[in-house]
Amino acid sequence: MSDEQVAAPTNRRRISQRGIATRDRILDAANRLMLVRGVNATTLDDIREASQTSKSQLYHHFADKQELVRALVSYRGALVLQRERAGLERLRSFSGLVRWRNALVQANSLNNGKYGCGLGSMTLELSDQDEQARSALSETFAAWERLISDGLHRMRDSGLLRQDADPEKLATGLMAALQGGYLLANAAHNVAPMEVALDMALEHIKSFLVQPSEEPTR
Amino acid sequence: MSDEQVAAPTNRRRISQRGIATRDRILDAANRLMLVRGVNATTLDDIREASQTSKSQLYHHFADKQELVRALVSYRGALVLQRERAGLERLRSFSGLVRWRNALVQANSLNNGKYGCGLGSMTLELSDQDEQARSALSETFAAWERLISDGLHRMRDSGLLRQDADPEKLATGLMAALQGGYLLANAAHNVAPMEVALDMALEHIKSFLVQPSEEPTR
DNA sequence: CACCGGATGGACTCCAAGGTCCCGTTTTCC
DNA sequence: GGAAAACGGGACCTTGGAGTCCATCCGGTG
Repeated sequence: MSDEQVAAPTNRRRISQRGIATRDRILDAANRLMLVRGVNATTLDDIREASQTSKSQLYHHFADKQELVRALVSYRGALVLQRERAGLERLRSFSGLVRWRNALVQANSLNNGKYGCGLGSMTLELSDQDEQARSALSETFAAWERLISDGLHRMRDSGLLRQDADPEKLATGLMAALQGGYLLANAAHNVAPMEVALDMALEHIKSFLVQPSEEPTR
Repeated sequence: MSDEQVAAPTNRRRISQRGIATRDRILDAANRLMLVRGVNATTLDDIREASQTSKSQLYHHFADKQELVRALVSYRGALVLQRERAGLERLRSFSGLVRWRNALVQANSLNNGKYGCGLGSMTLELSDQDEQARSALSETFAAWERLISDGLHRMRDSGLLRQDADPEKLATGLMAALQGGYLLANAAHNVAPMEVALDMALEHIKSFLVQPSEEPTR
């Protein structure tokens, strides 16, 4: 969860550069394939072929498929948080949120809403099947929401947001709108619902902005 | 999609009462099992056992697993729409929306947010794997949103909602909040995020209510 | 009441996919 | 530079689960 490296190897024995590269190729292939086909519908042979490795490599680096999936959960979590950190850690204004929204929408519109969020798509498939994966995903969502709520806290501290705004709840609402938007966009193969959902959440946050016309006494 | 009966049999030959009962038992078992384990992780043997039928029954009523899944999509769609129609077709006030929200939250809190929405959980698993299932799910979501937007239209026509409220967009936003809320609640095994998400959407709708203090000239 | 087609049970086949193993190659460390 | 261990290829094993088949049962109809 909290590793700096994107792909954290199970460090129980020495590992060479080549080994790390192979492990990353496997994870990368699993990442791509499982995003479009789903976890259960992707076979190890698919991954072996796409990653240009062999069966023994898979089992050299991962005990079994479940462990590979768990590693993928960390891998994706790290990727998403890294990307989101870049977009959110300097968030200080409402227009920053709008830019963030636009980037997500644009990325998802490239494939007409298909595939959805890498984390959300795993969640429904894994959460009732692998408790460990579920809790890791849950923590990743929490960390993601924290990136948002931290930004909102900064906005509140600087007087942009009213004092009665609750950054945590706003962040949860925004995340739910994002994930629900991904899901509806995926079902419709069209980004429009995702835009509507995000705009609703942003509008809601906007309603907590201190109006320039208000508080003129300060 | 638009059948009145919950379980619409493939009417290519005559079918007895007993046959219908068996088909329903199969669909009902598939419904329950696939909700908790997911579609791909549920085997036909699981369904056979849970429905107290035999292999020949499954293949007597459904050509293969894919067709069973597609039938399940219709089955669930009909169930959800039937349930939602009961709760939404007389929607005329904001407090009606709150009651609707409370019913959903309470139902989901019974299992601590697990399993999520029957439609949403299938969507991410099937939409990139079975185009026919995807479009059926998409239509079901659209019909569900229409139940909401129809209610909002009634509220707008009766002067409760401002004229600049867009019932379709509000309904989409509410649905996204609901689905995203289900997803986060499922990940967290806790209904709280779902409540926050729904409250955000309701708050947003509330902001379009005609204020009693406003429009006093009418 | 005899017949026929749908309904049913359950053994069986077959294959895809997870997992094992062996042996050769490369890297690392002393 | 040599031993030990990581890395790698791919044939092979095993099993779970989808799908088939056939004998039997039942129930409606002439």
